[in-house]
Amino acid sequence: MDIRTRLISTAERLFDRYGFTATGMDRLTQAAGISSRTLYKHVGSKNGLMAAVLGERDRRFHRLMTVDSVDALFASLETWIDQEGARGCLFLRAWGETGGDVPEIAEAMARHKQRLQERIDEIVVAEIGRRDDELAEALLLLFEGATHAAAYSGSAAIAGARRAARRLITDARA
Amino acid sequence: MDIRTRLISTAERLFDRYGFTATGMDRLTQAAGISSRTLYKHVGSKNGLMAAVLGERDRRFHRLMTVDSVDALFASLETWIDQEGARGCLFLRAWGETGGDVPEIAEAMARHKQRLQERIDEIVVAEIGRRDDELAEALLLLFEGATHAAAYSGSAAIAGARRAARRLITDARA
DNA sequence: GCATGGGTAAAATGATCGTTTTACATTGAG
DNA sequence: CTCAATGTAAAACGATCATTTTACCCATGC
Repeated sequence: MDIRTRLISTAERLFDRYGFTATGMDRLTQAAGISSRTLYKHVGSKNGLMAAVLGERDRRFHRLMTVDSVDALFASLETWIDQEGARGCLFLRAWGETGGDVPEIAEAMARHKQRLQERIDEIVVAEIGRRDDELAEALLLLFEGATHAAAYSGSAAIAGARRAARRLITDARA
Repeated sequence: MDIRTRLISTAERLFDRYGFTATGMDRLTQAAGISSRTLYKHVGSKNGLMAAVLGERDRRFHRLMTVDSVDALFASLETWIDQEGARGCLFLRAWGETGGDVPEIAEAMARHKQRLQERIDEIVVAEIGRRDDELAEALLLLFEGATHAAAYSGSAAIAGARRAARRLITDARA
């Protein structure tokens, strides 16, 4: 496996499991099996590594969320959480741990959320044949809620969000 | 003001603004205007301080959320966020930053979320005159979603959640 | 009038932080 | 053959981490 890929996926796992600030560079280099010199050649700094991790995660996340129905959307979320675990949105966590003060990280968060919003807009059009900003907003909130409630309620949160979403879609169709 | 109260409210502000791990004890003692010796006499350790902060926040939060309608619930959430800012749920953030490995913190998070669930159960009964677990779950998800989406969408997220909640209540009454 | 409890300031603890540096090994291309 | 790139290991950097210790101040109550 490519060294940069290994570094970033290792970092993603450790950041998610232990938190960003609590995960030191020594632990990172040791887990990835690379020297600290190589790490800094590749990502420049810890903030650079965090931003790179978020960038990769965003691509992987949106590849999985490219669907055209709410049922499929929440099914994908369930798959995601089965694979990744549920510790809350990693973008919000990175943003919060850095106090919103690191531009690269704040931008990665904003970009990720904007893309999510756009994806849901598209799903709404596919579902009811027209734009409906109010419905899209509600679905985003249910998605966000499920992501975080899954941390303490498990996958029941996702099933609940899916049911509520379907109900709102049905209402909007009428 | 009582020294312990000042310590805990200062810590809450700094933890929320800069993150738990990123906030050092020096910064804390300096901001609270107390010596480190006194801090440790009062809360024992940094984890103890974090748990104490969450305990106080839980009391304050639930005092504000003691209402009997969804409209009032989301109005209270808006008040809360106006006062406290929107950086995501501080309980989930503390839990995430510590990897879920600190019992006192994991328990504070679980307790807080369980109480929120119970409060929403009560509101559902007040609204439609009977228990409805599915509706209550949906409202919790909207609440959780609004809490986190407010970090990047501001108070529009709360207004949106309130509208969706009202719609679900109307449906459930029929 | 003096002990005691609760506070202060400041230094010391040893560990760990993110980052840079020094010195060396391997390897593929011109 | 050799140069340049890319990697390693390991030490050093100064800063900061959470926590403890030492030494002192000052009030309140017996």
